[in-house]
Amino acid sequence: MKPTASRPTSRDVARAAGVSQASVSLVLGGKWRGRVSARTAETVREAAQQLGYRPNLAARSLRTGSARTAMLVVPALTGDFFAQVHAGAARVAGEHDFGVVLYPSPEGIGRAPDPFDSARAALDGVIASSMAAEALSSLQDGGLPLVMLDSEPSDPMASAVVNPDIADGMRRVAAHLLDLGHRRVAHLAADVPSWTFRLRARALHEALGNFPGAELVATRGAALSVQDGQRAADELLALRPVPTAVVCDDDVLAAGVCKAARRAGLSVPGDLSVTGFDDLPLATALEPELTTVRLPAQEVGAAGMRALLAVLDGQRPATTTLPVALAPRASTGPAPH
Amino acid sequence: MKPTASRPTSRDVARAAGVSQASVSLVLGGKWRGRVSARTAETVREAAQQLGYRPNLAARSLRTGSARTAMLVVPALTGDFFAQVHAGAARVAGEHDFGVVLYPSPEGIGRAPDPFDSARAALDGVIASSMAAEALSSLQDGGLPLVMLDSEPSDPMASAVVNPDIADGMRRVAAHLLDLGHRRVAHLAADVPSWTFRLRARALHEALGNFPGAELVATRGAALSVQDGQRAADELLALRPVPTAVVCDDDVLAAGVCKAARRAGLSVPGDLSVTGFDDLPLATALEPELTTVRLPAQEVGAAGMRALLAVLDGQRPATTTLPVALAPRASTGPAPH
DNA sequence: GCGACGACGTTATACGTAACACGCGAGGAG
DNA sequence: CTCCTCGCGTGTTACGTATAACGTCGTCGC
Repeated sequence: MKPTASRPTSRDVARAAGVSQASVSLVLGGKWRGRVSARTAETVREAAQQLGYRPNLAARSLRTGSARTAMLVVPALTGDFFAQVHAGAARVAGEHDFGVVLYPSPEGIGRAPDPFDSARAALDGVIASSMAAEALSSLQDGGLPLVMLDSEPSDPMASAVVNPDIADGMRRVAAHLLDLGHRRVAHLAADVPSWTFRLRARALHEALGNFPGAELVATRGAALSVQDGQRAADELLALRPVPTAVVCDDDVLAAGVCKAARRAGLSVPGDLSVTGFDDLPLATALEPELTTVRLPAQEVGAAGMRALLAVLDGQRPATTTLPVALAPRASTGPAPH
Repeated sequence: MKPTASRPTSRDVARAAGVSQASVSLVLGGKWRGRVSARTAETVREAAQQLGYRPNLAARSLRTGSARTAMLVVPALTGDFFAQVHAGAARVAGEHDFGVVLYPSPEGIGRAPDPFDSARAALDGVIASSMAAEALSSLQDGGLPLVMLDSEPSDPMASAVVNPDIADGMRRVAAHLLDLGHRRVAHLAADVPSWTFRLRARALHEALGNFPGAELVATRGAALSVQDGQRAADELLALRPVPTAVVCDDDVLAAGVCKAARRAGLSVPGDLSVTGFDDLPLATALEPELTTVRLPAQEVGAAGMRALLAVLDGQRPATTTLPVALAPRASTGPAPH
């Protein structure tokens, strides 16, 4: 048999139900109030069910100009965070008869011919997380609504912005460490040109600067890998006097710091407190478990999808900020001395 | 202005180039040899470039019945593995003017109305990794080609199968431990009803059974999380005499074993050797770094996409098996005594 | 010098759906 | 009795593309 078994069309359903194709479209589209009798509508639905009819999305999309599909652009598939974001977006989308396709941004894939090209025409909008602006430039002329996640609120490209309250998260980290008596703190920053990391750095600087006696003794940048984090941490731990705490932009970097500390003969949290960010599964796999900041990943995705639906509806949604929480665990303790 | 800035159609290009729409379609479709002069073809291409023309995929798909898009169904977005699989698939797809959309399987998302429904009509085929068969059942009547990854080779649903050589990986793990003198080995299995995990168990049993003096002293199952792995490991480490090595179906489970060992006062690898599987980023974040099996994730995705293209081309590709490698690290050492 | 053929284009059509613009009774108002 | 309205459906069209079927020249073989 042929691989493509031809599927029933709305015309087939119409024939089976003894009505016209137009009526089938009205009934199945849910807009039959006052146009088709309840009895007929029921007959149509039964016939459709019987035949296992599914509308041809290409045809619908061609006719309406809308694909009822959003694209979620993420910087990488790795880690649990964007899985959660996608889950949230997919949930809200499902509630509105919308689909979501996932697109890892180009740098994640090897060489990919402009990934938007292949899908742009079939899309209603894009939800993109903080990432290199270059990957988004090809969207500008597409005229597609764009919702940005975890990004500069006043971004001119974005139709809407949804942010977890990054600054507040970093302030909580700082307060937690200050409470424990830490005064000499180092910062291990993610060496990624993204708004969210710039904000993390600024919030930490401010929080420590506003506290009399506290000092940010050093900052190092590192790529988002355990190995790079470890290398940068080696430098931080070589400082004299050694900092009593290292604040990291990400859990992965914190894992690197823990390794470096152990190699340097420092115990965590006895000699050195370490904090992460994002609360990846990694955070509880390490020993000691990482003190970190939990972002509402599901809610970010869901709010992003809601914002996109609002934009498509002609509204102009305000920037949304979602609360975050500190997850205090075993990698932080009282400052030595 | 309206959110939907209307895009140029092939008719617009035709008008701009002073030819008919049909010629535009021929030229841009690359089938103009002997039908259109080189001069005219060039004119058309220039006009298209000028207007920034992109074909409407919905219309093309409606006309041809093919969407040039494959769907990759993965059990979860978490972890680095499926990111690699996707990257490989996307690379091969790009080389053939094909697109790939990613679909996390339903259990990953909350409650999602059959995810295939929303996309089925716009797809040419599906690539699915080992997962609950239930999620795939709705594909059966769709008549779509289905390529399975890391799954039962004789699966009747599958048009083709691509597997990393799981059994060989597990045999290498066993050989590595036997080389180090281990004889009393425990197995921490993933409590997931998937072919790949059944195969891992069987390969381990056989490898140990074939070696005189070696013994598989216990098996426990656990869900794929650090916490569950740790709980199951507690039971394994309570055995007397205690095993000298624990083989895990996954790196995440191995992380749980490491935590349990430390709490039980056992040093890794001094008192206990631990092995993982899959070589997730987690494996090198832990201390000691995990001995594990590296799967050719990129190649699995690429081979899957090639198989799908072959099926669409009318061929019947054979089952593909890809080689794996042992990554010996610090979590394994000579057996005590 | 005539038929045929090849190179170059065009006209016309179909894909499956959504929705506009009608038709057609029946019943109520004037 | 006539006209309007309203409930219930149907005929028809358009979306943008790919391609089969069909001209229309100029050229070449005989």
